[in-house]
Amino acid sequence: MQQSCEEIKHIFLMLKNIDRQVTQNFEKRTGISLTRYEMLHTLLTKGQLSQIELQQFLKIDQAAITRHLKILEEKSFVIRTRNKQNNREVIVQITDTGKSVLGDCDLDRKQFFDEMFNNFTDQDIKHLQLLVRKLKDNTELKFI
Amino acid sequence: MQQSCEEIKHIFLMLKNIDRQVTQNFEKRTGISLTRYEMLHTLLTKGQLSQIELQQFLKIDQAAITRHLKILEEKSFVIRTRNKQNNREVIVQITDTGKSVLGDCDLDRKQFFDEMFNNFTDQDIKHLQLLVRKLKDNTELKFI
DNA sequence: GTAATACAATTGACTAGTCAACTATTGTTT
DNA sequence: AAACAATAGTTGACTAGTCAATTGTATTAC
Repeated sequence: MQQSCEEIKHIFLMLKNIDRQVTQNFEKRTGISLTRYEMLHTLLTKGQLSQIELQQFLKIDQAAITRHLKILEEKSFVIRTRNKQNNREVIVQITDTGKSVLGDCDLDRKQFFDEMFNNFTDQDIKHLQLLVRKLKDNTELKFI
Repeated sequence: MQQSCEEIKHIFLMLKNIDRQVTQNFEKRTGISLTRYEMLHTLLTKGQLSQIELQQFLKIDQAAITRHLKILEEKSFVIRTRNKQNNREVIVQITDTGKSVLGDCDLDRKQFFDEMFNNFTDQDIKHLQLLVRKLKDNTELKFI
């Protein structure tokens, strides 16, 4: 590892821009924010969850979770109820409306990501996945 | 390109988290935000620039540029003066204080990025750089 | 069984970005 | 020369995240 520090910084600056672009355009295309999409998707595949559990999957701040859920609840995409066994917890469930919204944006979502990676080979994607995962593991270990 | 869309989405979600972590911890470590560091660094290497030119290098919104410069100016890291040849433009210059701040955080910056990539081979980094650049080019072409 | 502690969620104040509306200056048309 | 358009910067209102303080509930210790 003797790569120049400048180049590494440059990689991060590019990542920053990519993240912004993707986040912004995912919502424009599908009509739902990437984070809220992921919340619904998580609730669909994992079933009902407490907010803490959602937070652990999404890895964003609790406060952000609360606020996103408020929006999703207003649109009737999720239902929130206190856990009778433990009144501290809020149990979050996706509604049928929520499920159909997920289904609706499915095509757009696929197209979006396909276009984004249309000039990538399967090898490229595998590689990228591997490297990004490694980087993610580093950040998680470093910053605790 | 027949990778599952889920995996691609997952790559982006990881990128999101990495970006947040890096941004946050860069500032904790060096005492200056990554974006403002990059502004100073750009001014150091390219010389004095108008805000539009800075915006083109940094690729963030004009409004964000204005606000970051306000902070850097308050700390006397930059000086801003109207261009006499074209009074619409503001010419931004790094000060000696600014330069010394850049120098001061250099070691921290190097350590930070080195730690982040300590288990990456030179090959890995080259690869990552290549793939990220490709992705960046895609976003820039797609979203205009 | 009460006091202290821990936990889940919420709220407020903050940062960094976006877009859109505005101001001031410059350049162009006629 | 006056009107209009384009450009550079600023400001306000918004989004999505952060952290810290608060509230309410459950658990533990004595």
